Amino acid sequence: MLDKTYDPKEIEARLYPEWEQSGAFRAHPEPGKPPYCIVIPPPNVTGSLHMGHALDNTLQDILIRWRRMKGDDVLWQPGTDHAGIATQMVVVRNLEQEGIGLAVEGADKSDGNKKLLTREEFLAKVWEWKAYSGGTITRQLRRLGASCDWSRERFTMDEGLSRAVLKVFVDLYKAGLIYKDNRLVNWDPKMLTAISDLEVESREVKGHLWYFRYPIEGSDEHIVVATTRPETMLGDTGVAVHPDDPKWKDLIGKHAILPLVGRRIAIVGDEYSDPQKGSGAVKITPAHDFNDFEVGRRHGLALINIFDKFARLNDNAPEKYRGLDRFEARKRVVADMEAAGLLEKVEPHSHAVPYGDRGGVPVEPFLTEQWYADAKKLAEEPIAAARDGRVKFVPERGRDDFFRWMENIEPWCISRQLWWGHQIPAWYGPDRKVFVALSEDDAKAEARGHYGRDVSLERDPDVLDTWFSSALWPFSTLGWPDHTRELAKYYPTSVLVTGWDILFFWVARMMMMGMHFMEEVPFRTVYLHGLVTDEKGQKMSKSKGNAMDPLELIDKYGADALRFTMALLAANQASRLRLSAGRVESSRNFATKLWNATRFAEMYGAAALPEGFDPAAAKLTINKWMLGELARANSGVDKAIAEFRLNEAASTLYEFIWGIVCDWYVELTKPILQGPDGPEKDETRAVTAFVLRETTRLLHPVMPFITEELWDKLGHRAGHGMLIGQSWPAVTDIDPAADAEIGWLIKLVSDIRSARAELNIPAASKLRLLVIGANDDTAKRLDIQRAAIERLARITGIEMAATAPKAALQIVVGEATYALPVGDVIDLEAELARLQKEIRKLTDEIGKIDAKLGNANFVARAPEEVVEEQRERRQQAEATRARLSAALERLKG
RNA sequence: GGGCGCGUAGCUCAGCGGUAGAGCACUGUCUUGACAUGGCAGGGGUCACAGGUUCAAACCCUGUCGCGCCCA
Repeated sequence: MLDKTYDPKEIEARLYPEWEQSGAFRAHPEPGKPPYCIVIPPPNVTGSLHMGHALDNTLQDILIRWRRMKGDDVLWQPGTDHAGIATQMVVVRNLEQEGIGLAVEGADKSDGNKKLLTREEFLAKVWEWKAYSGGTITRQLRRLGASCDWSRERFTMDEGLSRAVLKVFVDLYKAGLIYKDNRLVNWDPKMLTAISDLEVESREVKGHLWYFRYPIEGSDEHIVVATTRPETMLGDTGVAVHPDDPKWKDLIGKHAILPLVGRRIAIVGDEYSDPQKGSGAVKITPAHDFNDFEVGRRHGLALINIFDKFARLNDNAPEKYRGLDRFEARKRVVADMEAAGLLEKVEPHSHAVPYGDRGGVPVEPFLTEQWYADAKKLAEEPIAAARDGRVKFVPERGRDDFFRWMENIEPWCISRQLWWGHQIPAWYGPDRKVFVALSEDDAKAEARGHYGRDVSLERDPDVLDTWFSSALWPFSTLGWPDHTRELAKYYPTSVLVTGWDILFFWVARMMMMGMHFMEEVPFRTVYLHGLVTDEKGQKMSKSKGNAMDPLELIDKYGADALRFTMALLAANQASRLRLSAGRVESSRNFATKLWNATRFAEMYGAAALPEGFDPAAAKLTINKWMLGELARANSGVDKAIAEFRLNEAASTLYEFIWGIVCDWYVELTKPILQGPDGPEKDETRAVTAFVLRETTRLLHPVMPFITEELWDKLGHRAGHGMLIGQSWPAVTDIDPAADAEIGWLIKLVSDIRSARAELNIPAASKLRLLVIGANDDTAKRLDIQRAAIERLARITGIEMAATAPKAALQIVVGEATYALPVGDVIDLEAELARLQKEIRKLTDEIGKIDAKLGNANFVARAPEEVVEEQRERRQQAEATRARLSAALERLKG
C-alpha cells in the first residue's frame, strides 16, 4: 500500500543511482538503433546549478528520455567547460584572501610580504580548485534527474579536447583563417585581458558632458568639443565636424592646438559628427574609441595610446598626468581645463558605458596585438546552412537573429591575456618570427628550417578564448580529431538546447567550426528558450539577492515538480520565464494527485495488470472511453514533444491525469470497483491498471522519478525492468460512440451538480431524478450509467415520467428534461432566476448565430461545414431553450 | 537611433482566423473509504488603443501608446 503522500526525497535519492548503475543512460555506438544525440551546453566546471541550468537541462532530459523510449540509441553527451576568465577570477579572488597575488608584469609589489605565484604555480592552484569544486555541478545535474551518459563525461581542458583545440588552431592558421593583428580591442583593465564584444555589457550611467574649448591655431577663436571622457583628450589627434554644419564647417582644414598637451591637431570634416549633439564638434582619439578609430583612419590621423594595461596614463601623456588612474586623470584634466579658462560648460548626461561582464569595471578600447579568427569567412558556410534549412531554429525567429549577427560579423579576437586556458601553440624566434605548430618540437623543427640552425623559441603566453574550445564541443566530445565510431554515428547531433543569450556566443561559433572541420552542421535543430527570471521579471542574480536555488526547490517540492514547472514555463514567447515557488508547489500537488490515484487503484485491486489483458477487448463504454482518452493524450503529448512545444506536452498530461483520469474515470468507475465481483469489475480493474501503466510511460520524460516509482509499485518492474528502458506506448483507436455517451454523462452530472449548488441543496440530501421525453438511446444510457449518475449527482432512483412535478429543479440535456423533486425545500424564486438565466444565455447565443446566418455573404462564402455547424448549434440551442421555457412555465404554473 | 519581442481574468501566462482558456488568488460549500498538497460549484475578460483586410479578427495588415530585450 502506497503512503498517503508522495515523498520525493527518499525516492529520488534511491532511483537515480539505480538508473545510472543499470547502464540505462549509456549510448550504444555500435550499429543498430538510429542515433539521437544532444551535447550538453557545458556548464562552468567550478560553477553550481542555477535556474538557467535547471531549465535547459530539464528540456534536454525530456527530449532524451522521450527519444530513448521511442527506440533511438540516445546519447546525451555531458561535460564541463573550463570557463577561462570566470574560473581564473574565482581562484584569484580566493588567493587574494590568503594574501597571495599573481606574478604578472607590473603587479603590485608594494607589500613586500605578498607572495606572488608564477604561472605554473597558479595553474596548479586552479587544478586544485577544479578537483575540489569540479564535481559540484554534475552532482547537481543528477539531482535534477538528468540522464546523461556520465561514462562519457568530457572537459574542455582534458587531453583529447586540448588536442582538438591545437589541431584546429594550427589548421586554421595554415589556412590563413587565423592571424595576428594590431587593432582596438575591448580591454578589461581589471582582468588585464582582451575580452570579446559579447563579454561587454553596456550600462546606462548618469555622467556628464564636458564642453572644452580648443584654441584655433593662428587665431583667437576656439572650437568647442563635447566629451563624456575628458581624460582621453590627452590622446586626441584631431577634431571632426560635420561637413555641412554651418557653425563649424569653415574650420575644416585648419588646426587646433590641444590644450594641456600643446599638440597641433587637424580639424577634419566627417559625417560621423552630429551637428545636433553636444557642440556639433567631436574630439577624435583614435587609439581609445572605436568610432574615432574609424574616423582617424579615414583622415590619416595618428594613433596615440595614452594608457598602460591598468588604464593608467603612460609616457605619451604630459608628465604631470603619468601614472594616474584614468578616473583620477579625468578630475585633473577637468580642473586644469577650468583653470585655463577652457571649460565652457558641464551638462549632466546619461550615456551607455561599456563594462566587462566579469571584471565589472569599464572596459577600455585599447590598441594591442592579438590573435584573430577570420569570422567573416568562417561564417559563410553556416549562413548557407541556415538558409537552406540544414539547420533549423525553434522558434524560427532565431534564424533571423542568427543571420543578423553572422552577416555583420567582426573579426573574432581569440587570444586572452590569462593563464587558465589553452595556451596558444605559437612560438617566436629571436626576430619575433612566429611558428605555429602542434608541439614545441614541431615548432623547433620549423624554426630550424627557417633559420638554418637551432634557435631558442619563446612560446606565446596567451591563451585562447574559452568559446574557441567550446565551439568544437559537438565533435571534440565525440572523439575528433580521431575518426571514432561515436563521431560517425552521432555527428551531426540532433538538437542543441540553449538560451537565446548565447546564440551568438556559442551557437554561431559551433556552426563555424562544425562546418569548417566536419563539413556538416553540428546539429539539425537549435532549440532556443528564454531566460528564467523571478516573478517580477527581474533577471536572477546573486548580487540582487533574488536568485532562487533549484536545489532548494528540489528539496522542498521534488525534482519532478521543478521539472514539470520548467516544462510548463518553456512556452513563453517572450524571452522571460517568470518562476515562482507557487508554480512549483502546484506541480508538486499534481504529483501527489497522480500518486493518490494510484493509491486508490491499489485499494481496489486495480493496480496489477492481469496477464494477457487486451485493452481492445474492453466492453464497457466507460472503459472504451477511457482508452480513447488515453490514446488522445498519447498522440497529443508525442506530437507536442516532437514539435518542441514542451509546455503543451506538460499541460496535456496535466489535463489528462487530473481532469480526465482523476476527476471522471476514477469517480465514474467507483460504483463498479466497489460493487459485486464479476466480469465488469474485472475489466474495469484491468483497464484502470492499464491506464495507470501507460500514464507512467507518457509522463516519464517530464517526471521521471515518480513515474519510475509508480511503475515499480504497480508491479511492472519485476517482470520488465525499469521504466526508463520501456518503449513509448502505441496509439490505439478511439471509439466515437463511447465518446458520445460519456460526454453526455459528464454533461448530465455536471448540470445537475450546478443546479443543486446554485439552489443550495445540501450535498447530503439525495434527490430522485425524473426523466421526461427521453428517447430510447437515452433511456438505455440512463440504465447503463445509473449507478454512476446516482453516486456523482447525489441521486437516489431514476424514473421515466410524463411530466415534471410541481416543485422540482429542472435541467435539459439533449432531447430530455430532467426533474429533481425537492418538495417544499425548493427556493422557487432562485430556481426561476436560474432557469431565466439559462434561457437568457441561450437567447444571446441564438441571437449571435442568427446574425451570422442572416448574413448572405456568410452563407455564400464561408465553408459549407462552418455554416452547417452554425445551423446545428442554433437548432440545439433553440431546442434546449424551448424545453427550459416549458420547465419555467411548469414551475410558475 | 536601428532591430526584435510582448501588452488576453486580480497575478503569471497559454491560445494566434470560425462557441475566450489554465495555474495561482478570490467566493460558497463539503472531513463522502484515493487525495484538504483535496472534492464540488461559482464570480471575474469592450483579448492595450485606433484604423484596415475578411462572410468572420484576440489571432492577419498599418499606425499609436506602454513595457522588455538585443544592437548602436
